[in-house]
Amino acid sequence: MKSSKPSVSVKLRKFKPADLPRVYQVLRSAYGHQQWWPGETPYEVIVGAVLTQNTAWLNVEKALARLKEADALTPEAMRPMTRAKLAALIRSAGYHNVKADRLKNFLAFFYREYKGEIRLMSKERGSVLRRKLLEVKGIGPETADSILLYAAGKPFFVIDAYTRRIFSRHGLVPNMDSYAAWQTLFQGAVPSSRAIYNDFHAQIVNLAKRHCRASRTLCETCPLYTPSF
DNA sequence: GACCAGGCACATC
DNA sequence: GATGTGCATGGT
Repeated sequence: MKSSKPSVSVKLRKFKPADLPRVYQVLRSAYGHQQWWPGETPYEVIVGAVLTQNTAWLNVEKALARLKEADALTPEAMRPMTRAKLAALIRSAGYHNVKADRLKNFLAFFYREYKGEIRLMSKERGSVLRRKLLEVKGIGPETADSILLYAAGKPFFVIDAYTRRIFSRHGLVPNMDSYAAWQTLFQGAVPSSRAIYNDFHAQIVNLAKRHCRASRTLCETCPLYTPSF
């Protein structure tokens, strides 16, 4: 039988939750600290978290660049903008009308609760901030956790499509399990640390982009495959 | 030209 | 509670 895909001669390693700290160490040794999230300010991180919903990061970067060019990448500048103007600037990230509304919804919340100041938002207890973020229309669990971890510095593990893809492939959890189930598993297995959750998630994204795109098979050199693991 | 990408809300059963 | 659908652009 003919196949265009390269054969994989190494064995796929199956992980248990207790392996996760070691998985992080292996990735960190292989690739170094990732210095994440790509964003110059916490507010840029928040905007990026909304714009990347079901969207390739490359297209998000274009939208962020346009916002920056327009000096609109601060809460003060973005808040008075019309929905139409904002949507036009973020067009390249896709779903621009939906995402313009979501950014507006976040801004309304951000000013109502925290006067538009990251410093005040970061003082909020993590569990309380998470509950409040999830009440904002357009902020779901992944976006909320990205904001919590990367903008507010709270130890919440971000479960994204890459995390599910890689670790379900490695037999950790069935891919269809809920977001909460995945997060409970990771947070139970990995010590609660803002710094570790930050870089572990970054390592997962890095790994996925190198090796685990749905349509690619480059797994021979992946550090999570035996015997390199 | 088809398929995919770091979700989410909403309708329906 | 589970499943399906709309939202939209740009790269491969």
